[in-house]
Amino acid sequence: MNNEVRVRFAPSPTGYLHLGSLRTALFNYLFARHNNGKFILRIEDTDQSRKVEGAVENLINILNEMGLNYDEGPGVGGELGPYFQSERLEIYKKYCDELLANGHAYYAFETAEELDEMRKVQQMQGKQTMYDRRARVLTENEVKEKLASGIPHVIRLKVPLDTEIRFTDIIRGNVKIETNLVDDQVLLKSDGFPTYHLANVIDDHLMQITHIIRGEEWLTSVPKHIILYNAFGWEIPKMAHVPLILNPDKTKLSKRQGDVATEDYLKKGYLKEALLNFMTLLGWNPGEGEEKEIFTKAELIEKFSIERVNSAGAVFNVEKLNWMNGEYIKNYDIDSLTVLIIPYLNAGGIDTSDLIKTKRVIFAIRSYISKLDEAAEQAKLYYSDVTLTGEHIEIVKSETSIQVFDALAKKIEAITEITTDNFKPVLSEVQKETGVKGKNLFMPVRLALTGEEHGPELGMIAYVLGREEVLKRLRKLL
RNA sequence: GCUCCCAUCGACUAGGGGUUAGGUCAUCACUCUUUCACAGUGGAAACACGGGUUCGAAUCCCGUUGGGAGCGCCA
Repeated sequence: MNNEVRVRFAPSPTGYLHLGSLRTALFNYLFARHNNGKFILRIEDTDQSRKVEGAVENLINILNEMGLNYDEGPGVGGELGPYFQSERLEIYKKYCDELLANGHAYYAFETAEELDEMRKVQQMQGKQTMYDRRARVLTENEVKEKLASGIPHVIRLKVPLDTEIRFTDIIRGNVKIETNLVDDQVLLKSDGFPTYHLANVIDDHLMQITHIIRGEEWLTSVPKHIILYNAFGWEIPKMAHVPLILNPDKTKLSKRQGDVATEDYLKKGYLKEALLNFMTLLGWNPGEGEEKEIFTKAELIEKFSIERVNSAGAVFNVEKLNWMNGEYIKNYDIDSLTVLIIPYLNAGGIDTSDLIKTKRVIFAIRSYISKLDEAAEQAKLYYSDVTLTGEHIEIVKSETSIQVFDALAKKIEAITEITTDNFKPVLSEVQKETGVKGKNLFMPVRLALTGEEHGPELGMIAYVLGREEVLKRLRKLL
């Protein structure tokens, strides 16, 4: 039981689930499931100024929708809660006092303006911008006085000087940094809320997290965390900093260059299975000569290992996602796919009350679309009336075309039902009878049935339209 | 600017001292379909550079260059 793997996804509720966060959550989830461990959701809502209404609910919804269900966290409970950091303020306060008492932290009283000024000077001198630790020299009495007079204050980490911090990251190997370059990070803000660094370390320890799997952007703050673990005398969890997801120009994936919210992709008609599959393969792969690209969730869980996560960032390539999504659509269970597509057809103004027809249409269009939101456009020709323009009218009105339509209509009247493969033989017979062949035969029929020069094969179109509709469209031109 | 991280086709990646450097997306050609797609076949396409170590380096080491991230009382 004590060796149980416990990982967490610890987002701050910004109102949507960023694709980068989705992948971090995904890796945590896969790692937990692979190891029969626990996947915990913790909400990092310590920034009062960035509160967003409904953000937490939205986050939980998306996580559930994506099938990344967690074992402990908001809504499902757990022994080591609460799982909202805003409800754990007392805990942070207590541990911060401990740090103060042991000399690992100290009070500081600078204003935001003073700190800005300090950084400006450092920048000009070509130094790393960081707190100059000036409040360290305050005497006990000076501190007492300032506290008594009610000057706003923060509590900062007292970084041990002139030494270095080394740690091993599962993905990156050994990393080291001199402590003189580590900032005396603010631990407790003047509003009494903890910063990420304090809350994160305390919660990970208290929630018995064994592996911290998070984005690469946290790598440089690991030394601060290690100093904290050491100050508390706690065991340091294993760490894995996963590479970033990049824009095509290799910068960190950002809103400015396209959609970054998971819900946007869902809305556009990417299947969650495809999205999961694709995101997992961004920065990870099963290796060992595996040449498959499509994996079920169960397969991913079985094969996933954090050691095989790449160390370099990965560009988010929508084209490959499109391809993969198309693969999923082509192979999806037709009934399930129908349920998923109907809303998109309705949104495109298509009446789906005839379920039999709807299913036929979906069967016909599934290999033509890579996203669900393309469905209505592809389905249109099976619903709307045919309107011909310009030279199409001439083609349809030509003498041979009329002969073809007439012969074809008669043949169809003689059969009871059009199937996916009895339409072509009928056309062949028409060809024999009328002597019209090639483009002169097929194009008029195509135009008569769809009004378009291009489209699916005629047999499929005729099957989906059905006998009555085909006859109707032919007769209209006679 | 400073610190840290990273480096195989355009993109995602496999490989990890001796390989014709493999696969997928995209791209190109051909085939199929008398349409467009789908599908199939084939092609073009990469080890950033320079030094070492070694009989041998894309692979190990160092450096250079390039890219990224971090440097908040945000997370």
